[in-house]
Amino acid sequence: MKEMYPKNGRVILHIDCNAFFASVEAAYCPSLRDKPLAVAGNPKERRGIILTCNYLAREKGVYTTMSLWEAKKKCPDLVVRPPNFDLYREMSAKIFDFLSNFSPLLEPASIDEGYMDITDCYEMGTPLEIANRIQKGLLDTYQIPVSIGIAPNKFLAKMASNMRKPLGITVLRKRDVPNILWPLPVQKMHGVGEKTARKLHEIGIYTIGDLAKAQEGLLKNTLGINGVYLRERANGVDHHPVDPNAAAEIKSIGNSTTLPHNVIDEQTLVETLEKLTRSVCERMKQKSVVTKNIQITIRYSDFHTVTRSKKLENPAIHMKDIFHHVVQLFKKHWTGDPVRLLGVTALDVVDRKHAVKQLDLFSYEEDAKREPLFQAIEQLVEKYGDTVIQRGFEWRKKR
DNA sequence: TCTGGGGTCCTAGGACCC
DNA sequence: TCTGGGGTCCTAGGACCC
Repeated sequence: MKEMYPKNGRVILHIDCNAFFASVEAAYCPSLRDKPLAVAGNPKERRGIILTCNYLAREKGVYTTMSLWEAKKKCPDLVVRPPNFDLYREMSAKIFDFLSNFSPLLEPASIDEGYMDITDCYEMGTPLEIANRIQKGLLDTYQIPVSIGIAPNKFLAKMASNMRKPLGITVLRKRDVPNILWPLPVQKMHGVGEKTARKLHEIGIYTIGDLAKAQEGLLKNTLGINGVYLRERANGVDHHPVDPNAAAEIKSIGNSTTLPHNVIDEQTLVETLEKLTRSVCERMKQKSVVTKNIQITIRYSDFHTVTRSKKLENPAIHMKDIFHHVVQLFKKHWTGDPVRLLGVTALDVVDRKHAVKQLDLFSYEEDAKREPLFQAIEQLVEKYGDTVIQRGFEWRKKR
């Protein structure tokens, strides 16, 4: 159906949960609500940094990434909870479920934030009314406070949600950009981190306004193509659509762990890799994906970190196949020096069905005829493992 | 008394092929 | 006594984000 009138722009919301992990803890344990609260790992296992903290703790000077002992010094009555990621993922799913009632154009950006395109939701009210309803609904139903940005694109919506926390709603129009964004230091911009900020400072760019007005060639020389994109955004321009499928297409699944002590014993390291691999495989099964590229991460005691990866001939999902590659990579590349952290990541993951189709064995059959074959293959793969089955098909193909 | 764990995207160099 | 150029794949690392 054709639009009745021309669209003069989009309406994008960015919804950002405030102090998410701490909010979830307090939602399940109301007595925590009026206490300074932080979520942090166990310092004895060298995981003692603040993952997040509520606003009472922030008032005392506690912030994310601060070490726990430092946080306790600033705020002696700080209540500390260990992280419970399963609980956070569960709450996150409920929140996105709730949000999907407002618009199908919903893109989760991380566990605690997402974008929503409500351009065509005018029947539900003005953008401000919709934002208010979302904010109140999430607070009443799940005790999760959120900040919301309302803007004509994703970048401005993200900048807007950041302006009032907690429980803020901020409208940022394109015409507000010179007054509101341009005076801000350039590192406040989403996409400009420490390194980029330093490079920008070197060419005399200190504010978002400086960036917006900078010469394109200069930015290209300093930051490559990314510099050009950043300048566009500094001018309030961002054409990226809200893509509901973006998060559904996972690219990698990994687990890593900092060891309680630096380890030099090979057997201990291999056992750790086995645990990590098992966890990655379980998550792959849950998501029904296979991997075509295995990566390990080794962080040495001096914090020097290396990654080593290997493309696979055949997509893999089974523990024994993947672990084999993990151990090979580790034995080939470990220097023998004490290790602080190990990681295992499945890169280039694709849907299992898709991977089976890639074998391209039945390219002359119709889809409907192929389906039972795919199912049969799935069952065989389940029983015997990917490599064996695929070798079998290659052999058959040759005949 | 140091510095977590989960991701995405981009770049650059070497191998290899034509 | 000279030694191309383009394209693709693989690998490693850097930057950024929450």
